[in-house]
Amino acid sequence: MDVKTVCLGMLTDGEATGYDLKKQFESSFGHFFAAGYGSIYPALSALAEQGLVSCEEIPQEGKPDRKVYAITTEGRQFLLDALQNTSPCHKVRSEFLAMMCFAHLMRPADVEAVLDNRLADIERFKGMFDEIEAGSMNDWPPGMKFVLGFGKTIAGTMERYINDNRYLLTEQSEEQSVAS
Amino acid sequence: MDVKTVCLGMLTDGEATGYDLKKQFESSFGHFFAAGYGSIYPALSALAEQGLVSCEEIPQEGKPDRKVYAITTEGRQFLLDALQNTSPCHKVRSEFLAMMCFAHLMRPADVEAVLDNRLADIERFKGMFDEIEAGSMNDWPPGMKFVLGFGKTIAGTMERYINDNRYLLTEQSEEQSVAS
DNA sequence: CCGTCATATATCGGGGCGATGTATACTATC
DNA sequence: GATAGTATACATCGCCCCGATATATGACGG
Repeated sequence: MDVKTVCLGMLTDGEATGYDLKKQFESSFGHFFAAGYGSIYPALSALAEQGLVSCEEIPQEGKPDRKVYAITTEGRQFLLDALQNTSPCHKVRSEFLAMMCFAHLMRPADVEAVLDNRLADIERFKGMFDEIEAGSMNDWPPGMKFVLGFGKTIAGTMERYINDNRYLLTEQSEEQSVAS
Repeated sequence: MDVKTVCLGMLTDGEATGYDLKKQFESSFGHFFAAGYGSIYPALSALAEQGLVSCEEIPQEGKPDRKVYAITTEGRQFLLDALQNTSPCHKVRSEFLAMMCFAHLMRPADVEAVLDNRLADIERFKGMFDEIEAGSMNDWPPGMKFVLGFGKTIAGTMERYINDNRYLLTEQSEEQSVAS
């Protein structure tokens, strides 16, 4: 389940350009599987080289050729094989949590700012989820609904946890400074 | 807040070898910020080159020298500066969720297996959290308690969400196969 | 006696991320 | 009407990181 495989999966919904896929990563996959041009374009090139996708180059005036990719029969088989790995990982890389481990070394005002920024980020995600739900969700595969609900639930929990427990990082800092 | 900075932060608790830091990554930081030898050793070398840590080489018979690292005054200042970035990121990279987006292309039995494996992983994390809590938590900085609580809360929410919503991926698949 | 774990180091290749660059055309804003 | 921004569309480069692997030895258990 690397970027290549996810691109392949996205192409089961129909042909697309690298630019199209980037938009899909941003709008619906971004919150749990990000990918930029630096990952997508090389991935599509490699998939084409392996014969897992076909590439139709449509010339454009003044602009670079539009490269429309479509999944091939071999690509479909490759994807089905990849989907048989029953131990996909789920990793978190949080500079936020790492930083909070060292909150006692930070200025209280900075700790507050970090927490507020995180809450703002979560709010942005919730807005994104609502936008997705406002669209046509009926023709979605069931997995998409599961994943969207997952994101919404975790976002809500994170928000609540931060609000309910930020006193651990802030009030306690003040107590320490009072005690010293 | 890259691996280098986190190592620097860990060294504020006292001197340590790369091996020691790896153990700390595994036991307490692993669930939100993983790092292997391939990240830690180069990070420590770079920190030493920059003068942010000192390195005492203790010869050992038959074994490679034990390199004990300690944070320097410049290192402490560098860390404090790094901790003033009030927009640390929090990223998820989930092959699990990516895979579930394509659940409709998977064999129902494989979907079940993936969900069960994820639940088992979460259970392992919860065991880890309990082990940490069983240790001496009193001398911990408040941030550690916040981060541990965060991990426990999210793990619980994930577990509940998967159990409550797996029917979206499984029953519905059966309905589809009945309908076809 | 053998396997495996713990201690302790280090490197290598592949992968991915963010930033940047190149072009053009349309659309706001002032 | 000029200027700035946004959208389309491609591509690459360097840095960082992750997993796997290699090396060496002593201890402990089956």
